Amino acid sequence: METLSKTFWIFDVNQPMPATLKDIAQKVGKSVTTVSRALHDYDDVSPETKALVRQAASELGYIPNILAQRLQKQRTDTLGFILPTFGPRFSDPFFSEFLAGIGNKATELGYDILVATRPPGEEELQAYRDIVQSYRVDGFIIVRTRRKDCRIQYLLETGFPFVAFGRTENAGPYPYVDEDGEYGMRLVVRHLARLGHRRIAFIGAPEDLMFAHCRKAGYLQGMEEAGLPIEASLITTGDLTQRGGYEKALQLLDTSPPPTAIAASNDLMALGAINAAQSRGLEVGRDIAITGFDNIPLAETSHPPLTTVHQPIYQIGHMACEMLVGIITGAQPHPESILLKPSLIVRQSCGVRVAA
Amino acid sequence: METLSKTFWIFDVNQPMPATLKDIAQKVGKSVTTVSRALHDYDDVSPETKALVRQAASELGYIPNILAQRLQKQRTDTLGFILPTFGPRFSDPFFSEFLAGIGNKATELGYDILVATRPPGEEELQAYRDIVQSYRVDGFIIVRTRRKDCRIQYLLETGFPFVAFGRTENAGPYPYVDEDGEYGMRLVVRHLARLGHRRIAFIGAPEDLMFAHCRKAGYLQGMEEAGLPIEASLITTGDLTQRGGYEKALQLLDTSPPPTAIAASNDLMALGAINAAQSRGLEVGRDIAITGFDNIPLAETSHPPLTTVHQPIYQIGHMACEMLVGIITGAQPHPESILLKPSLIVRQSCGVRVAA
DNA sequence: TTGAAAGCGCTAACAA
DNA sequence: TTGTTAGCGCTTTCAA
Repeated sequence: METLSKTFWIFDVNQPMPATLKDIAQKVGKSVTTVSRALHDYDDVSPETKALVRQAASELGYIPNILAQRLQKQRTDTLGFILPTFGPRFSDPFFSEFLAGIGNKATELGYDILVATRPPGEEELQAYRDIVQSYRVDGFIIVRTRRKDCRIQYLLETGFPFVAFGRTENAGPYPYVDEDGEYGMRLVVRHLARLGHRRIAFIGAPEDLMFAHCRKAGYLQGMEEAGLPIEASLITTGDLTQRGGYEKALQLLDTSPPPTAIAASNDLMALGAINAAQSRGLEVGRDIAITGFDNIPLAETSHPPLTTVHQPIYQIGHMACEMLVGIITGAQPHPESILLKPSLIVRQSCGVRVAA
Repeated sequence: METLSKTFWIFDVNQPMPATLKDIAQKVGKSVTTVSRALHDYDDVSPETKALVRQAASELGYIPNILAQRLQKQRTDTLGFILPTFGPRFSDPFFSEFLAGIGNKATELGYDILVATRPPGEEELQAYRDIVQSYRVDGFIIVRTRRKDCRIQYLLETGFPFVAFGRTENAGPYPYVDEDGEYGMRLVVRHLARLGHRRIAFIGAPEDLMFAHCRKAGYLQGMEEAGLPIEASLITTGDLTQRGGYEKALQLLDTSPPPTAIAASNDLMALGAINAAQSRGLEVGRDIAITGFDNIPLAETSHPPLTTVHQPIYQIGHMACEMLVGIITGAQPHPESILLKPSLIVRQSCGVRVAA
């Protein structure tokens, strides 16, 4: 611990008030109203007055007081984003990119992003309620939708604007952006089947998560399409972390006969599975095929590089943000929901054709 | 693309106004002032009135209008956090955890977090200026400090409250939380040297980043302490990504004789270096030692698990947030800056004693 | 083309 | 113990 003298830095918590409309009005000898309209470039202000006002405004370094504007307009120009987290030691490569996506678009459109983190559940829902009721944001972006999603239900009931990244099962239609995970996983299985794999294992995720459910459905469908039998012992559920993937993969490798391929529900688990296989002395891509889902940056540089399904997180954030702002402003009150078709990224971890 | 009928969901963008103080006042036949004071539990309101008011408030489902409170108080109850990002495809495992740290503490203290992302540079600084001048936050949390940090300089000049995660070189004292990276990297080098390594390579990071500078200084010091020669060919600079670590490690492995150990400036690069070594057929922990820095969750489950230096990101976020709120509220206008002593986490990637 | 006045919802100094 | 008045800074009728 280092100690600094207590008198070095001084924060003027009560800083000198900046110029207000009133100040400008005084300076140019006009009314506050006129100044306001001049600054907003209303038609009914004479060019001379406008010039005068603008001049004075810039001289005084005028910046509108957002707080006052917001009160007047009863808008916050802020979008809410509550991150579902599980415990403090959480780290999700997905979120930073998504946040950048919504954040950059929001900035472009003149919105701020209010971020909070909550463990899924009652506490989380309460946060939504609090924020809605105290008028702190104009709308929400929802992520990690659940099959029964109380957040969506609540917002729908309340009539509060939101856009979700992901679909759900228990609610009426609502605006969302999503990627077709079922389709994506079918692509994976089809690819593996074509390479000659017959014992394709699956590491899923908790199925209350909508995307996990979809991906699993895709696995089952893919197996059926390929005419492969579905074996309960080859289907497991992980917790989306690398560690979880590692553990589940070890389990799978212990079945006999072991699978020749493992399709994981996300990249992190796939990375864990790769480690597990390697720790058993297997060469991934030759002795066993392993695939992921998401195409996180790590997937590209893993050893071997991971075959996976691409999910354009950043762009999805962009779209969701744009849709939400459209709803809020009324410019696009009923945007069409978007379902993206994913594409397979083939790298080395799935190997090539397997000996028959 | 999926199309939904345009008439399903209805967002009441203009929702019915909720109860205000005025409504309560009317209902109980008191003045707005009295109601306000009753709700704030002032001493000078009779118990009967208080009870009456509270009753009415809950019946009406009263929720104070934050916007009005903020205007009146000229406080936003919001903390700003601008994440320096480099390009859209960015993913920082550090960031989500840090955000959870500040976010949870902020919630506890009744603050919101305003998040934005900007590429370091002029645009970023402008974002700070805008936010400060339009009174959108009460203070900032700064991360990824630079040796010459214009953000800190600006905020210091302006007298605007902030707390930084990290030190800097070009400014007077200011409140920060930091980890002693120099010390941490010395621990790493010392450990490697004790294991018998003499050719210890270093993958640094751009040295305008303060933490990168410190860690490199630690490397140099550590080498000196161990009586090892410093060779320019063994010192490289990566970009903090896994890919960067991968590429730099390949370079290092091409020197002759190659290093027997690689100390990376962060875990992501170390992970990349591990992959690089593996792609050359080396067994990490036996044929070569590789170490990281940060102890991100991935470090624990990599293959082999990564020897690294622990950095308690979540707690640092907590502390920074707490300090900042102390400054803003004036409860703790001059908190002591905190410099944490890191500890080495020895796992398998550094191996054990090397043959002499 | 301009200004006076009202109001967004809340808090606080002052008076009664 | 309570109410009156003023004001935070801005936008927006409405009238001149």
